[in-house]
Amino acid sequence: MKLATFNINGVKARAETLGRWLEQARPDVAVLQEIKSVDEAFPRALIEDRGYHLETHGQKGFNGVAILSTLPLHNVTRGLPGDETDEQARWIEADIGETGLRVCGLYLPNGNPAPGPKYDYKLAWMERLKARATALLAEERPLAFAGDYNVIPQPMDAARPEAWRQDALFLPDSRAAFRRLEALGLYDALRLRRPEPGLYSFWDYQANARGRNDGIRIDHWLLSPQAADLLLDCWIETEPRDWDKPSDHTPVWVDLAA
DNA sequence: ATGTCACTTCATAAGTGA
Repeated sequence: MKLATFNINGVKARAETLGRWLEQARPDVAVLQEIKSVDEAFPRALIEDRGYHLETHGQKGFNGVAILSTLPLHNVTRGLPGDETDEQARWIEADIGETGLRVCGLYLPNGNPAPGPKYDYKLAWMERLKARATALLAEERPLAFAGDYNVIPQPMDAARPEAWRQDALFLPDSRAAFRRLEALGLYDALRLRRPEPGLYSFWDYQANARGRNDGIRIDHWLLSPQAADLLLDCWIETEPRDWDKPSDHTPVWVDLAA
């Protein structure tokens, strides 16, 4: 079963790209971030006409996540627990058919500028993510936490790490919080299969970053031990970043024996 | 420092967020 995470940077602006990608790549499951749409305005037919079940969690203008699957989606949860006052749409969970796998789709706060209230929100959100992961891990089942983490885990995950030293995506506190997720027993799926440097999932629209391969790896799959045992492969699909009207991110895939 | 893109608004240019 092949699953992808894709920050599409606007589901309405990306309709043609997304339709093409679904037809060519045919993921069994995909989590989307930055849909930038309320649920009522989501182009559902774009997904459903291609044979997918769809659950969305959007808001007006920015943020917003979704999950689509060829198998039915059960027990859907919207919003990251831990703060009832948080109105930002960044989290959705669902069980995938009868596979036993639960997928959590996330769009972690960017956090810039740092320091400041946006960075405080990022770190608090990561603490809530850790709490949610801890609760789910107690179930000792296959879990996949996938999405745009807005964290560069290691210097090798950036073409120019020195350019990110002061950025919320690479500050020590951000990386430490990511490391604490791994310390719970979660596995960075890409690094289980691809140890080499130079693997990126995001290239800025500006300054020809894609052409210069000035990228960073910020879209990740974190797997519970039970899911890591099912991992066949993990890779980054770079081609969609070079299509017309691309997102600034590109899909990251896992293949699970589920 | 700049660049680029999507989306929003007491809209048609300027802001926010990334």
